[in-house]
Amino acid sequence: MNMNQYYDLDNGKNVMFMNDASSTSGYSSSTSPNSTNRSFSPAHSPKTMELQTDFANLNLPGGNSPHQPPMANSPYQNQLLNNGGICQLGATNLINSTGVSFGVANVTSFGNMYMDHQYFVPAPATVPPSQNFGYHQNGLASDGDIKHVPQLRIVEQPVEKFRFRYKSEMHGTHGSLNGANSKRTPKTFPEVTLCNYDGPAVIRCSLFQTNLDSPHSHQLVVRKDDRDVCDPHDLHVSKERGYVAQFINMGIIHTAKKYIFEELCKKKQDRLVFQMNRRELSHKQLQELHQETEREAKDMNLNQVRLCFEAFKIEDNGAWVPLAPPVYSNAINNRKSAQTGELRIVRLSKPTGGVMGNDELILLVEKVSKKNIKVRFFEEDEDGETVWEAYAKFRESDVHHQYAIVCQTPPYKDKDVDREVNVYIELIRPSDDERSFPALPFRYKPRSVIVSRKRRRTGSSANSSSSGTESSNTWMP
Amino acid sequence: MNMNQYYDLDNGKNVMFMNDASSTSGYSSSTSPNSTNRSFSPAHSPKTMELQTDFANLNLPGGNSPHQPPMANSPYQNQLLNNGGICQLGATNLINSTGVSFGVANVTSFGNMYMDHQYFVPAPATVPPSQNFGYHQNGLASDGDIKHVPQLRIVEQPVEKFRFRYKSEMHGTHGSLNGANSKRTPKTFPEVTLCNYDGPAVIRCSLFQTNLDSPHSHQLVVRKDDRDVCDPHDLHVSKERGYVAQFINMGIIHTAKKYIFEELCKKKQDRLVFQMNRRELSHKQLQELHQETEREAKDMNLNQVRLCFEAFKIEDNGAWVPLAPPVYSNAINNRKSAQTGELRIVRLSKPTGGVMGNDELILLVEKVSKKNIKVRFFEEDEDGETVWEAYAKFRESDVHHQYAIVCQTPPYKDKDVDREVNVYIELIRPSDDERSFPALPFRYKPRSVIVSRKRRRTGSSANSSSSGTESSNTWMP
DNA sequence: GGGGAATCCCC
DNA sequence: GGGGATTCCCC
Repeated sequence: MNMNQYYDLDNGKNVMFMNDASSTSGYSSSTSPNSTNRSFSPAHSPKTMELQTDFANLNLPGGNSPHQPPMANSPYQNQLLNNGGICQLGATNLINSTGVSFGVANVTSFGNMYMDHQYFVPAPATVPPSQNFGYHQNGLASDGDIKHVPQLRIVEQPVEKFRFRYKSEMHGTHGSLNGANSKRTPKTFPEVTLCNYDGPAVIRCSLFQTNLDSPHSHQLVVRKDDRDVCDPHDLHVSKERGYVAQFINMGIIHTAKKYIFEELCKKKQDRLVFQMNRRELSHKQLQELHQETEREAKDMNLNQVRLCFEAFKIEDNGAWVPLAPPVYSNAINNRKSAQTGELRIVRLSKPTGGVMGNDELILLVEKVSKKNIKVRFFEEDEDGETVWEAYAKFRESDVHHQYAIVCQTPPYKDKDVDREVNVYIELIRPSDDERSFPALPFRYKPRSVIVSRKRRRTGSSANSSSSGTESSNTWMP
Repeated sequence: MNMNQYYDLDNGKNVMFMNDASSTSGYSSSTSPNSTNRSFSPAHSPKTMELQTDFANLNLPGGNSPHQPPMANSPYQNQLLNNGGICQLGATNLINSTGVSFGVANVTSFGNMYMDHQYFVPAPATVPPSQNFGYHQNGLASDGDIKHVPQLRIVEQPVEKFRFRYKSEMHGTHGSLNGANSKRTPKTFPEVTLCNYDGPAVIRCSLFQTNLDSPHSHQLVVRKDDRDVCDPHDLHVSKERGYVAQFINMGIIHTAKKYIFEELCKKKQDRLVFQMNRRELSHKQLQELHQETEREAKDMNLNQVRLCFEAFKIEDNGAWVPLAPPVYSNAINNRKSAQTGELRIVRLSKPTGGVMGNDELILLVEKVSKKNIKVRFFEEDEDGETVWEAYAKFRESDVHHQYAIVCQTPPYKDKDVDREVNVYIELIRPSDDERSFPALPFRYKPRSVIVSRKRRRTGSSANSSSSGTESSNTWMP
């Protein structure tokens, strides 16, 4: 029996509570003694045991948390409701909403407009309620009949790439999940707005798989009071507070393989219990859940997640009722993985090669997978149109420990050019068609026989001092 | 209470025994219920628990093993005595010993002689006892007085580099610890001979630290009957069997960091108990042992070990009495570590550079540590004498993820040479002065101004078609 | 924020 | 036998 506390952001003070439940998984925050999660608990290494204590301390017993549905086994009873607190900007009034419809083409550009102009307005202003939140549905032609249906819109997507951290890495600070348009200043964060609704509501953010409408085993955490609180994260919105929910200071914890099934099962079960608003699942339901979890866990993409946003109203009896269909963010890719990380050419062994190609070229690159990488040469005209492309030649064994590629340059399309040709080199990862950026410049040099012929004809010297190199001499057709 | 069995190589059959002791560490083979080791046991992850079961099954209860001293807590009561078994060549009769002293200068050459001529002799021959084992002491001048003292000699050193494997890697087969002179055929193995003794004896091999005469926390294992048996390993030798002990099929298990202290403590304690031939250690002794272990564990080199060979005779009362001072093998280095692994240049971005130096050169290399690596250029004369050396210039940040080095070539000593100069490039690891092998050839090219001067003077064309390159032209002093 | 060491997995 | 993925640690 331990005394624990949590910081109640609604009331702005610490709340003490008793806790005698043992945590079962590294991330579990369920404390119900009859939790069905218990049966999945694996043994833990000493280090893991230590760490999970951190999470266990976050547990809140049912009944202590305000505004929660009365479910003893609710997965969310232990979760902090954040509204206007220090760590998370719970509800920023949408000053930008002047009552006129923006009629913007898509969420992203709306997000940009919003941020560009109004993002740092400090305090909630008092906007006439009647003017607020008359949003159109994305300017689609068919939106007439759903014009006044409550709807969630993403106004700021999360960044596309982010390093997922293991639990063991969650000591220090490592930077949080910013918005796609975040800069040093202003920083942005994933952000949604609830449209066409004017009562109090809760906006929830949780981590989902990208291939299924199902939770992801990884954890979306928020650092709060020296603790990492797991998803889902709820923010209160209302007429007074505004209907924008900005999710600040989140991180993504990479669930270790041995816990994937367990964590996924727990999350799926929690959602099911919540949706059905009942205490326990039937044996049959549990069995199906297990089977489904097994299938999903087997080929879940561990290096890609997305955010799921949901909106609920809380009935007088405490029940949470969905207000709008969930919306999903763009994919967030694990920056650390060779399968999803940033592609980058750090250096070329030389900036030029002959038009005949087959020059050996070494590229120093950031981590790549030898089975999933190509080296593309391409030429653009003045308008940026691609007028030529070709791929360098190399085998898997020419990829040196993921960090260097030894390749042969492809021949240029025209072996008889009489001047240097400026082209570019980029990496391509076929699996997701990712490119390195920026493309690096490379110059094709004409054959020396062509250069001297031109010289004889025109009487001019080559316009490049370095034309007609040794190697060019050897590329006689 | 489980039934277990081990294969008794002395009797050539499986022996059943009861086992109700739980194993404490990943490698522990001690089963005594009052073992003091118990207090160090850490919790284990599920995976670890599984694996240690493998080891636990090897436990032999005291009293079941023949030829062992009567110590309930003996660390070696659970160890297989190997003589003439399938996996380990327990005792090869030393046919080569004709009774005359070889008087060889060192153990290694003796080892070579032995192997070259006699290694594959199939069956033990019956050599007149009186003629056997009259070895000299390494041919030292001062060896007269110890000529007939029993002595261990290493006749085949272990290989210098070997990949240490984690316990989790011990499924498949990964090649065993061969002798320094091992080839595809003939393979050799670490091997010692006991000289100046003609009774039955046991030769023991165990893993030691290189900086101290103390055991290493890593495990020297022998695969036997689908199990990895930990060190020490004992082989029986005698007049009939010969006095050569060849340790076949050994591997080195890299103890995970969290078990270093525990494993080291156990090994040290086992040795102490064995040496003192008593059941338990006093409280004071245990305390000292702990402190000493703590000190040793703190800065033990985890990437370097050596073999310790010892010889014992077994008294009629079962006591083991040392016959000769222990001898230690050369260091065995972990091939997988950047600190001790093989240095190798896989490729150069170009084979030539100008005499003025400062040409950018990329080396693709096997794993190096950026804080512990140098690139040495050197020139040898016809006799192989080094006539010039210099180091390439680069910063730590020029080492690309341990696998490539971007450096500037050093200037050649003579900026006015009028012909190409052939030199070599090698990597050097300062910490252990290790070199890459073989050194790669590199050619310095004369400045073009020198070449044309020579041409004018001598009327001859440069003897290299590629002298006077573009870049050479730019190295004007 | 990132590089690399330690550990584990698999071709 | 070896490369690389996974997990962890630390500058």
